[in-house]
Amino acid sequence: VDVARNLARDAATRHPVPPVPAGASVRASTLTGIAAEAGVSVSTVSKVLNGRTDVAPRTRDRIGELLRRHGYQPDSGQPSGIVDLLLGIGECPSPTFLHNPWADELLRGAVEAASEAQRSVAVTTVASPKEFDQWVELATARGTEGVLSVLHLPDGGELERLSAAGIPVVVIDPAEEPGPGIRSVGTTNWQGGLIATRHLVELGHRRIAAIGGEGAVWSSRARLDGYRAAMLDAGLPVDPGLVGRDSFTVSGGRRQTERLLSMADPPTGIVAGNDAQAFGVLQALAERGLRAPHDLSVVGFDDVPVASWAAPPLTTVRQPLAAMAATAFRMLQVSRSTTAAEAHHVELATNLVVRESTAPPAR
Amino acid sequence: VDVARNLARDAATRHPVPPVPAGASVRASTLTGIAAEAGVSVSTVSKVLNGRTDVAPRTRDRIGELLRRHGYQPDSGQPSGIVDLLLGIGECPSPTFLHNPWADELLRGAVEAASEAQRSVAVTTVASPKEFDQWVELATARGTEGVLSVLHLPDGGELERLSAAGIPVVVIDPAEEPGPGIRSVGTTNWQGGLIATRHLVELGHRRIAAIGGEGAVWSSRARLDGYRAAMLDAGLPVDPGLVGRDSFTVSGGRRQTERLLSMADPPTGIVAGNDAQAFGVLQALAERGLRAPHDLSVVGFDDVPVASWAAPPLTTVRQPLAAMAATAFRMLQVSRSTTAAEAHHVELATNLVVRESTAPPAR
DNA sequence: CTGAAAGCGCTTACAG
DNA sequence: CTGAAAGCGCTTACAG
Repeated sequence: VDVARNLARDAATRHPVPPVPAGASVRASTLTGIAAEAGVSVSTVSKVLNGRTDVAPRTRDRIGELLRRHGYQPDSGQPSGIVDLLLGIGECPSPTFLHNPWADELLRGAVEAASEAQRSVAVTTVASPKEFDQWVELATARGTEGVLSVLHLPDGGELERLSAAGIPVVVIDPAEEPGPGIRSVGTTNWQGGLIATRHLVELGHRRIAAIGGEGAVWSSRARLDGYRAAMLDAGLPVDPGLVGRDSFTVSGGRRQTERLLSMADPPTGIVAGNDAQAFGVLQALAERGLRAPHDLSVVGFDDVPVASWAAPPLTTVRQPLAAMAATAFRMLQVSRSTTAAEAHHVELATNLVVRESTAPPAR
Repeated sequence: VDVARNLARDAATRHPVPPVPAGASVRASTLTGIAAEAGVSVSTVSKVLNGRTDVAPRTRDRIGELLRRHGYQPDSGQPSGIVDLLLGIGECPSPTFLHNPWADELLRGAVEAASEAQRSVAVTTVASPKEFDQWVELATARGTEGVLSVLHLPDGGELERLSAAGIPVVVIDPAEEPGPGIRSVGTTNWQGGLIATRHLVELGHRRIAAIGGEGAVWSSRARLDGYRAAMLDAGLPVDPGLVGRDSFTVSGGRRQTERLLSMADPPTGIVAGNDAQAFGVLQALAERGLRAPHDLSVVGFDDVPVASWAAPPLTTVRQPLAAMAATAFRMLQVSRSTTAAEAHHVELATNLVVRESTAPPAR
C-alpha cells in the first residue's frame, strides 16, 4: 500500500517521460525516476549507486539494471568532459609501459580526437587488478565518459563493474583475442607480417628470419603467421631455426640477432616483431662492425616516431596508432547515444614505410 | 535589518568556521558561507557564479573576490580529481610536440605522482592562444585542480584568467626565462653542459664541438654556456666554428655534423643539444661509414627513454624528467593548501649517464 | 538589482 | 533490508 502511494506521488512529481529513453541522445535520468520505475524509494537507489551493502541482492540487481539501461550519470548537470586512457602495464610486453614510445602516438591520437569533441583525456597506468578497481572508483566518482583501454582486455568482473557504472569501453590493440562482448580497435597484424616479409622477398632475399613476441601475445602470433604466409607464397622454406621468439624489447632483438648471426647459414634479412626489436638488431650489427642494409636488411613493426631516428632510418610496417586511438574514441561516443551499442572489432590497415634499413642482399 | 537577520541565520546554519580557511588543507566553502561573509543572499552569489548579468558590478566584484579567496569549487562535494598537463605546441622546438619522446617521461612522472594522490592527469595540447582560452573554459567547467604547463610560460593575460578561476599553475622546463610571478621546475642546464663537456675533456678530447638550439631557447643557452665554461676550465680554446646552432631535431644534428666533419680540422667529440640531435650525429656518421665512439664521441642531452636504443647506446646528460613532473605536481598541491603560495623556481640536478657513444679519441 | 521561497537531486542517520 | 524525514548545496521564477 505504501509502495503504491509512493509510486503515485513520484509519478506525479516526475515530468511525463517514457520509462526508458530508447535511442534518444542525452537524457538525464534522476534517482527519483529510477526509484519510481523500480518501485523502491530514492534512498534505496542512492544506496545502490554508492555501493552501500545494506541492500538486498535482488533489489540491487534490479536497480543496477535500470541504472544501466537509463545510462544514469551522477551529477547529471554537465558532463565531466573526461575520457580515460588506461594503460595496462600488467600484461604488456615491456614492464614500464610508458617508456615505450609506442604509447606516445596513441595518446596523441586520443588527445586530438578528444579535443575536437571538447573532451580531455585522462591518462592512468594500471599495473594490477587492485589498481584497476581503484581506478574504477576514482573514475566513476568524477564521472568519466568512457575508457580507452590499451592492450588490456577487461575480464568479466571488470566489465561488469564498468557497465554497472555505465562506463563504455573500447579496447585498443587487445593483447588477447577479443571476445564477442567487447568492442576493440586493432590493426591488420597478419597483413603487416605479410607485407614486411614480401618486401624482403621482392628485394631478392631468400633466407629471411622473423622475430616474434613471447608467449601468446595476440598481435605477435598474427604477424608471425603473415611472415609464414609470405614465405609460402614465394615458395621459400620456413626454417624453424629462423624464427625466434623473444621479449618485445631492444635486448630481445639483440639476443635473437646474435643467435641468427652465429648460424652456419645466417639470414640476409630479418623481420622484427616491433621497432624496439629492430633497434636491437641494429645494435647487434654495429657491435660486430656490420651495417644495415649492406650486411643485413631489417624491417621493424609499429613505425614508432623514433623509427626515423635510427641509423639507418628504419624500414618498418606502420601501425596507424593515432588513427586507431581516434577511432576508438569515436566508438566510445556512439555508444553513449545508442542504447545498446553492438559489440564489434575494427581493424585499421597497416602499410609499409620504406626507409633505409632494407636493400637487396649483398653477395 | 533584513541583511542582519540574514547574516545571523546563516551564521547559525554554518558550521563554526573562521572566515578565510588560511593554511588549512582542503576546506570546501559553500555558497551559503560566502553569502554570509559578503552580506548578501545565496541567490546573488549563485548569480555571480553563473555569470548572470543582473548583479551590481560592485557586488559582483566583492563576491568574485571572496569566491577566489576561498578557492571556491563548483560541485564542492568531491574535488574533480583532475590535474591538467598542458603541452604548449606553439613555441617548442619540434612542431609536433607529442612526437617527441621527451614528453613521455614527463607524462609518466606526472601520472605516477598524481596517482599516489588519487588524482588523474588530463593531457591537452595547445597550439595557439585561442586554443589556450578554450582549454581554460573547458578546464574550469570541469573544475581542474591545477595546471602543469610544459615549456609554455603563460603570459600576463593567461595568468590572470587562471588565477581568476582559482587554478594554480606550475611551469615545467620553461622555454623562456621565468618571471618572478610564476612557479616553475627546471634542471641545471648549465651544469649539464659543463659535465657533458668535461666528460669528453677527461677522455682526452681537445677539439670538442657543441650543438645548440635555435634562437633564444632558454635551456639551450645555459647548456652552451656550460660547454664554454668547461672548455675554459680545461684551458681549451673555443673555436666559434665548433659551435653550431640548429633545430632540436635529428636532422638538425645531422646537418651540423656534416658541417663539422667537412672542416679542415674536425672535432673528435660533439656535445649535442639534446638526444634527437645526438641521434642525428650518429646518422651522419653512419652515412660516411664512420662509427661512434671509434671515429667520434657524442654526448646527448635529456636521456630520453630511447637513448639506450641507439647503436651504440648513447652517453647522455640525464634530465630527471619524471622527477621534474612529480615535483611540479607537488608544488601544485601545496599551493592549494596555502593561501598565498610564494612564487619560486626549483632546479633538479642533471647527471651524466655514460653508455657507449663516448671513448678516448682514436689517433 | 536583490532576496525569500519553492524546488531539485542527492545523501544520510535513524526508526522499523 | 527498507524508506520517511531532515537536510545540504545549489538554481530559478518571481515579487519588490
